[in-house]
Amino acid sequence: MAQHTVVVSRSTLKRLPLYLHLLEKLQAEGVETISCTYIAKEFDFDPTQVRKDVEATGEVGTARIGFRVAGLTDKIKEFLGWNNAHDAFLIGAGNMGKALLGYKDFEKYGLNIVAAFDKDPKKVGAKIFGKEVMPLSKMPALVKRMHINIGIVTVPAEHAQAAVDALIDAGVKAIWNFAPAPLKIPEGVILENARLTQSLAVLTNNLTRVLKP
Amino acid sequence: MAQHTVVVSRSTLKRLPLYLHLLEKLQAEGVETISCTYIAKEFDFDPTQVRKDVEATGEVGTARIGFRVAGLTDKIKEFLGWNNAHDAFLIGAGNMGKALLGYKDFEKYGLNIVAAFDKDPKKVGAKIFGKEVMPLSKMPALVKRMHINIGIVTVPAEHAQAAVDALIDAGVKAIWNFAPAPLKIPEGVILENARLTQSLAVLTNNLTRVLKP
DNA sequence: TAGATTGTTAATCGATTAACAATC
DNA sequence: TAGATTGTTAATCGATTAACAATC
Repeated sequence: MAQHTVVVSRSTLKRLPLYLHLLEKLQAEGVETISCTYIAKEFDFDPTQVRKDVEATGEVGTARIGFRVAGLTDKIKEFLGWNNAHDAFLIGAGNMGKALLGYKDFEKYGLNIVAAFDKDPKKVGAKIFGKEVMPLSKMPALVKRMHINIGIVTVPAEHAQAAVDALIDAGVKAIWNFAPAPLKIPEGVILENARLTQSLAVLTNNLTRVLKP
Repeated sequence: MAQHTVVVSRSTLKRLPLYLHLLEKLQAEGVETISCTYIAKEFDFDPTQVRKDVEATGEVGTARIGFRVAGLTDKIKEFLGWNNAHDAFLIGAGNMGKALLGYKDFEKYGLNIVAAFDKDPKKVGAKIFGKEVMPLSKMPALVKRMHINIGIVTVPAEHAQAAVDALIDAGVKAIWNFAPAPLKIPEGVILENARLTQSLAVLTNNLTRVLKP
């Protein structure tokens, strides 16, 4: 099956997991077909927008009927790269790191955190949710040996750049960053930030506007 | 000091914490003034964009010199509502909940998680990072008594809507949602989603495009 | 057939970027 | 004064939304 390689906007990519979640719920309920109109209503989106998002995945619908739930589910998963597992290493076994190591749903999204690394000798050697915490010094060789493509960064802000540099040097192709630090990465490497402070900023700004009108 | 209540785009709101972090670093280094040109270079943004973002906070600069680091820091914090603490309750003392309870930096961003709630009696009674886990049934009365405005939702997807409904019924004005579920909320309540799966979708889609060109 | 929905093209809207006068 | 930077207005770009023919 040929991989669909259309380039779409970040906005579209962020909506697709929402649709996927709805589709999985419907599939569990035995629903077989679904229209973009229905999806749009569920999320309060514009139907045309949903249609364009769906189009990007390569799935083709039927006029008057819509899309097969099973078919669309597969196409979205394939498009997001969630139909085969990606192995990942996690750097920084602090609170956020532990939470991610214990997050079982990642499996469903094709993410498999294989091991954790930390430079604190007190943390090394432990097992967190069955995953070993190893010294950072062992990371580069293991990235190469295991062909790891994804590095998850959950270290404090001041160590984030060093962690990222080490991961990229070792051969990692994509960084999922949780540290609140601006990171420099070379051309060709993917950086995706999952900083909670940005989301919090939107929340608290809106809240102050509501509370003090 | 009058609260600045300009409405700005979500994009601007998400960039402001990045600037703030840089400003705090500069302030620690003793730097007193900063130009938008400099900030833009640091993040690879357009200088005009930075100038517009900064303008939204109400801070006024000086031609040829730029902005005072201290003044701009204050104005960004004020604009984001980070200069006075917001008390929050957390529902769902699972892995993600624990991580948030242990995240010390939130204090710096004006977020104070006061207590956690869970419906699992086995989790109730424990203290996580010094914060008590209480039965969900006690939440509504405490929201009212303590005038809690923010509810953080870290329950599994299937319980998210119920948790949100209960929080809003009790009087919470803003929901910070970590559950991968589509949520319905009434007019006037703020919903901010911090779903990791959306960020992961962007990452894995980009990665598959890089790996299979 | 009638009508709901897809697929697609055009219009709108808002954010980003460019241009430039004012200022220190 | 010269020149870097602010503040602001205009142009561009891209995403969202509207319109509508094709289809089952």
